[in-house]
Amino acid sequence: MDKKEIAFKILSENGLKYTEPRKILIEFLSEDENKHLTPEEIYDKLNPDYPNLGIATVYRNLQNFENLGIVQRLNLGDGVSRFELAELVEDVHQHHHLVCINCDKLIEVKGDLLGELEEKIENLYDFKIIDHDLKFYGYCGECEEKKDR
Amino acid sequence: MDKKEIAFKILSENGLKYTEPRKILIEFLSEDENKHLTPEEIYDKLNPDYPNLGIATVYRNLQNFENLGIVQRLNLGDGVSRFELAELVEDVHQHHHLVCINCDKLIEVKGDLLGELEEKIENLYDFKIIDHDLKFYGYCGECEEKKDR
DNA sequence: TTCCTTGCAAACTTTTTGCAGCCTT
DNA sequence: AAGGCTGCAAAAAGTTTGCAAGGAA
Repeated sequence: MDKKEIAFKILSENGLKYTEPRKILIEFLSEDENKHLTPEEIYDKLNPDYPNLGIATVYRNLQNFENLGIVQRLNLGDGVSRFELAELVEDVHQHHHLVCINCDKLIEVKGDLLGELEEKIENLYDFKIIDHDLKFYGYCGECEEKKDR
Repeated sequence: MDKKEIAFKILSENGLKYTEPRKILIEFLSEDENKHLTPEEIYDKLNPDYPNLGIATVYRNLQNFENLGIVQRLNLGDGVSRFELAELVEDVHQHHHLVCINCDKLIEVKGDLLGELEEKIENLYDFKIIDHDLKFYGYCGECEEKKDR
């Protein structure tokens, strides 16, 4: 069972209907991993093939998907939400992002790097950690090179 | 020299004029640490005392201050920017935030917890890290307690 | 048949911008 | 005096909502 199928299963388990727009969106997101597109970008890319898909439907379903944990919303601080299909398999491995402050490239860091840190913080601050959000800002290899010249 | 004075020094060093709105804003932010207010909240709080301060001026100057490193913009994922006076002293110590997903309380974690992790990532991903953004989401002590009952 | 879902358009919210006049330098 | 800065209002950008028609269960 791949991600797409898991996603549809989650939808039906939660009483959400299997509609054309949802099919299109999940299909698109699963083909399009690591792109971290905004709702508008998703809408624009789908529009040629599905001209009567409305942008409100894109927003509404991304919101639905987020509520169900099917997608993850990224906030890179540029005033827009970006979405990616969430890890839906058993061994959920967290990942983090490197954002290039010169060319805006987005690089993924695989692996949960914060396990022991979270334990420390939970004890120190009396806080039960459920999730985290970690982003590094800096220069990617290419941009760093250009800077030196 | 306290934060406020350092902030004004940075302004003048960068050719920004010493105007009434900037004075009001920096004064307010330095009195109001750890509040993490939105531009609108800042505007509303200042409005009774300074009724002709415009909200555009608040936005413009928060942006200016951010560019100069005087304030830090927080993005908690609720669709608004929040601001706090940055650490302006020599030994800049990073801090991170714990966000309670039940009551929205914001707790600060002092200390830069990511030093060695950053080194690893820089080598592994050929990426020069300049800054990072780390937030933990979970339940604060109070809300965790309430959940059990 | 029921009622969830959609597309469209309008509304809302947050942030940015244009402009004429004012104020710091 | 010069040019940056302000307040106001309008515009822009991103997102949400109301509603009637359509489609899945």
